[in-house]
Amino acid sequence: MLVTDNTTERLIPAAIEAFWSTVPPVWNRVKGNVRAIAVEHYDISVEQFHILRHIRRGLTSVSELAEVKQISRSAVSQAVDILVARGLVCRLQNALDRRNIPLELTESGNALLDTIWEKNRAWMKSRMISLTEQDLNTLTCAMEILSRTFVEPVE
Amino acid sequence: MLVTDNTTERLIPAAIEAFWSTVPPVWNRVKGNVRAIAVEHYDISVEQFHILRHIRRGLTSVSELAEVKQISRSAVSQAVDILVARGLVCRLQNALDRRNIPLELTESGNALLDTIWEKNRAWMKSRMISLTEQDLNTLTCAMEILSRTFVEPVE
DNA sequence: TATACTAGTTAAGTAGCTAAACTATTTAAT
DNA sequence: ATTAAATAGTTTAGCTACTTAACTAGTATA
Repeated sequence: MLVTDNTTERLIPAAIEAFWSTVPPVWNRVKGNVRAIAVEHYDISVEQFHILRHIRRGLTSVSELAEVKQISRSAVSQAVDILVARGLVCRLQNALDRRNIPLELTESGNALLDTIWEKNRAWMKSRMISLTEQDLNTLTCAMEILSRTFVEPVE
Repeated sequence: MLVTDNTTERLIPAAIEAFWSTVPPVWNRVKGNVRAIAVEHYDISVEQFHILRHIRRGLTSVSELAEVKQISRSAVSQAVDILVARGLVCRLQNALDRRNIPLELTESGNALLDTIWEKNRAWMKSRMISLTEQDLNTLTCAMEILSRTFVEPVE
């Protein structure tokens, strides 16, 4: 016997349906805004922006970046090459495990990321300004549920 | 004076933060599952899967597909070429506006989409099975808020 | 009835992805 | 200790999907 009931059985398909009709277009819109800012004004791609973002968040190895982006290590390695060449990221050394090459944002990388962040947040905020307090709480709460359900490893 | 208050001012940045730390990795995971199913078993890319999905949802023109995916019309046109060549989609005619070329899934396109859908839903369901009734309602509700906020045009 | 606009395609070039083979280092097994 | 296996990252070659620009064809407008 499954650890569930008929109500849950009914609600899961509805939630999956809602997920699929919402997440891809919403994500495409937000990504479109970042692209407009990053590509047009700062000559950096959305993918490069994501790498910068994750490095600042503490994902400082090629493997971690590949894992979270669900792409190959070689793809990340190549993307990092470009960012290093542009002086936005630098490769460090890890004395405890010399196979590992920690990544770090340069001052200019940090500044660029700040600027893009700020503009994107202003855009998102302008769209969210009319949401109610309850809407915002629902959103924040739903994000926690999604992370817990799909990102964290199955125990 | 803005139509907002201090509480909302505080909640919006929190919701944006939650969005950015959640949506990209969650979407990469779900996309990774589709890729595993579609590419490995059916020799079709995630992008092609999306086009099939949208055509079935009723977005039957190149322009509509380009709009929702936020890519160029020529990119969609080329993707459709491949799907037509594989016998998954066919190009029709619109007598009322002969510039428009409505797209339609073939029987085989429908069947392929059904199969991928079913497998992805089973995977999503397996991850969502332990969510509470309230969690599921929060998710469904949040999806509606996101669509309303980011996809629908600003009035 | 010319003009401007819209829908879609084609072509050439680019970015970013993969798989496979590689170097270098660390961990585990015997 | 020594060998084998695993891990971290890179390089290379090739492919897919994207872009812009130029194009055809059809519709709306002045």
